[in-house]
Amino acid sequence: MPKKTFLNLGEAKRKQITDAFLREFAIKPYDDASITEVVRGLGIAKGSIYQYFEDKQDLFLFLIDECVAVKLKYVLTLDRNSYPDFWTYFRELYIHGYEFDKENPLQSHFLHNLLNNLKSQSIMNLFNKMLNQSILGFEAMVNFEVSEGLFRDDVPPQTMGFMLYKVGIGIQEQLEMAGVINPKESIKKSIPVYQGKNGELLQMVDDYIKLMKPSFDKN
Amino acid sequence: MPKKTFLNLGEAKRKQITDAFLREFAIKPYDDASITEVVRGLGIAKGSIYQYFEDKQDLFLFLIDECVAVKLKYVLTLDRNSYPDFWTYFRELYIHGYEFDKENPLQSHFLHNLLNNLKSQSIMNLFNKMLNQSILGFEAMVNFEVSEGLFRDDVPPQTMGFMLYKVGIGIQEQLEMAGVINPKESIKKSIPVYQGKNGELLQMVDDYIKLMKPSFDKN
DNA sequence: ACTAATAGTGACTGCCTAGTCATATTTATT
DNA sequence: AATAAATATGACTAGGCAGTCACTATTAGT
Repeated sequence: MPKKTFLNLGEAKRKQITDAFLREFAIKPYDDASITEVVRGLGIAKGSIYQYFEDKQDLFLFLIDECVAVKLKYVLTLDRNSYPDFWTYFRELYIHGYEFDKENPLQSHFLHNLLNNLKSQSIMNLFNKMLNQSILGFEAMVNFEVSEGLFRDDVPPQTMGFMLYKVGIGIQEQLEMAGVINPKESIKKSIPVYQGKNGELLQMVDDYIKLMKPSFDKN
Repeated sequence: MPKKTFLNLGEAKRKQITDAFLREFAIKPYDDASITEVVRGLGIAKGSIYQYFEDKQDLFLFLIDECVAVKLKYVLTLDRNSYPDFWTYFRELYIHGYEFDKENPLQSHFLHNLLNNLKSQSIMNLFNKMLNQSILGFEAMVNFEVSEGLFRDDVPPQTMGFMLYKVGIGIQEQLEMAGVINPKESIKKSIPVYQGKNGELLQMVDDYIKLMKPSFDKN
C-alpha cells in the first residue's frame, strides 16, 4: 500500500509518477526495472519515491492493483448467463479486452509484461500467488460448464482450466510472434497494442475456439 | 564456443565446472546467475572462467548446446513413422523425456529453467531465436499430419503448432502447480524432477491428448 | 506573520556484478 | 635441468542498484 503522502499528491502528479513506473515495469523484468532511472526521467528526487512507497515491492504491488482494477471494470460487466454458450462468452471477453487495451494502453502494456516480470528472483513469492489466482478463475469457469452438463467430465477440470489459461495467454503471444502486434514498439509510442488489429485478434480467437470447442463440449 | 583451454581440461574438472554452472542457471534467471558465486563454490579463481570462455553469454550458450545435444539423443531416436498416429508418437516423446530426466537430472533442470532464463534483459536476442526454433519444430509436425490428411486443415497449422508447444510446456507447469513435481527441491537434492512420478506424468499427457485429439484429428 | 506539519531532496552507504591483467604457478619440451 | 608454453590467480576497475537520512522547502493553520 502506498503511504498517505502519495495519496495526498495532486491527481496530475500522481498520474505522472504512476505512468512513468508503469512504462518502466512494462518493458523490464522486476529486478531490472530501475527506480533510479525512472526518477531521473521524472526529474524528481529518489528519496521522494520512498516518501510515497515503503519500498520497490510496495510500489510494484500498487501498480498491479491499479491495472487489475481497471481491467476488471471491462471484464466483470460480462455475465456468462447472457450468452448461449461458453465460447460466445469467451469471445466477448476478448472484445472487451480489446476495448481495455484501446482505452488504457499503459495499463495494458504493464499487464502484458506482468508474467515475465514476476519471474524475477526477489518476488518469486508473489509469482505463485498471482498465477494461481488467474488459473483458478479459468478453473471456476470450467467447473460451471461441467456442472451445467455443457463440458465433458472425463477430464479433470483443472486440466481444462489450465489449458484455457494457457491459450488465453498464447493468443497474445502468437500474434506477437506473427508480427501482427508489437508490444515493445507500442509501449515506446504509447499507443494501444491491438489498435486497428481487432480483426486479426478475433480471427485468432475464433481459430482457437474452433480448436477447443469440439474437445471441451460434451459430445 | 568455449576456448580450447576449456577443452584441454581433464574430463573430471570440465564436468565439475559445467555441472556447477548448470546448477546455477537452473535456479536463476540469466542476469541473476552469478559467476562470482559459482567460482566461490568451486574454489577456483574467477579469472579461470575467462580462460575457458569468452564471456558469460559464451558460457551460457555452451550450456544450452550441451543440454540440447543430450536431450536430442533421447528424442531423435523416435520416428513418427513407427507409430500408428501422431498421439502415440506424442506420448512416446514424453516417455523418452522421462528417461532423459532420470538419467540426466542436471541437464533436465537446466532445460526446465531455460525459458524463464531467456527472459532476461541482456539476452533478449537469444530468446526469440530459441523460441522460434522450438515452435517451428511443432509446426513441422502439424504440417506433416495435415499433409497426410490426418489433421484438420481449416485452422492455420501455425495455430495448431503453437498450441501443441504451449501444451508441451504446460504439462510440466501444471504438474508443478499441482505439487506432483517440485523442480526447485529436486535441483537442491540433485535428483530427477519426475523420479517415480512416471504415472502422474503420463496420466496428464493422456488427459491432454484426450483434450486435443478430437479437435486436431480430421473428422 | 509565525509556527507546525508535511513534502521534497540528493549525497551517501552498503552491496552486488562482469570482466581485466600483471603476476605466479604448473606442465611440456628440449 | 633449463627453457618455453600453457594455466591459474585474485585484487582491481567501472558500473549498477535499493534504500537512508539529515537537511531544505513548501504548505496549512492560527
